[in-house]
Amino acid sequence: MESRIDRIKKQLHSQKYKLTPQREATVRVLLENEKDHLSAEDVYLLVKEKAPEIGLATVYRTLELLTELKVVDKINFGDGVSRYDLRREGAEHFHHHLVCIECGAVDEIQEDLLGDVEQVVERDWHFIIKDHRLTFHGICYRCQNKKEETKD
Amino acid sequence: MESRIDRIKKQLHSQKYKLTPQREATVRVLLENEKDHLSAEDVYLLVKEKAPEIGLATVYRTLELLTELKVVDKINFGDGVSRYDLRREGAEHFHHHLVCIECGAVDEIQEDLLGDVEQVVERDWHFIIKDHRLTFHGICYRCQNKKEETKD
DNA sequence: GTTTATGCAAAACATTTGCAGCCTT
DNA sequence: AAGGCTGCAAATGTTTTGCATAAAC
Repeated sequence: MESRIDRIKKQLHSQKYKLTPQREATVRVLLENEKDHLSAEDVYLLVKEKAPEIGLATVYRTLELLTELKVVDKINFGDGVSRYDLRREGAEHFHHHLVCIECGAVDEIQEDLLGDVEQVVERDWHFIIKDHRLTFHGICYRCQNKKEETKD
Repeated sequence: MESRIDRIKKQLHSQKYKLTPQREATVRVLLENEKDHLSAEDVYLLVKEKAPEIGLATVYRTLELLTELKVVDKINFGDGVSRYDLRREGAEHFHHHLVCIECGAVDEIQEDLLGDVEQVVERDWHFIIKDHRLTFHGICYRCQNKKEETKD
């Protein structure tokens, strides 16, 4: 049975890139932390646990490569760092994010909420959409509950 | 009659901030380039034409202040710089952007496209939305026409 | 006069690049 | 031997900070 790593390996090979041990370690970290939104530094520190000799520049180069191959998406929530988010396999569109302004948590919405909106934009603005970024900033349900508790 | 600057001045005063000449020059540059998406450096160079003695740090501090007051929105299109975009007065929500991947042009959509989507998110994800960021990446109508011309 | 804001230079970060050495073929 | 890939260190580019001075209240 073919694993996710195998498929990424094939994707690399099809573009004449190799899945080196460093690249594999980096991809594994991303797979193991699929729910998180790691910065390059975060990835570096986690990869170092498996492959202590790796350099930060290699992690940057790998993340750039994976972005190019659309294995990951590079996102930016407005703090000074880029974050790297694994794309769902076969996902037509990049998923959306809910960023909590109280606690900083980032949740994901996998559903495609923009189907109708994109039709309107393509028709009314004559813009051919290739990708999108949608992030909501607000208060997550956990922080709403925290407030309920302290209210009385 | 009250001008836009006057209203921003009042907003500053209400939070115990002053509208210094440097801040005023910065705000004027933003007003005069409302359609653009200027980086801090861009703003700095334009402000220098009016107030040559201003320092880059002051521009950064002013832009930070205006972001805090929600006079401008700090946005990031994925190149390494933050851009500052004047909020429409009285606009309930931040407007949306169309970024062309061919020529880099950034167009704005003032219409609120997300009304329905936000209702769904608030209901189904129990998330209280305070703000949003929506950017489409694709090909603008100008670049589509350029291609038409070269086609034959 | 005390606070607030400024300009400058230095510092802090995130990211990129140059390059010599290392694998893999 | 040639190519791609790596690690390190240096360079780059953006944004922030410290501090002494200047302006505003």
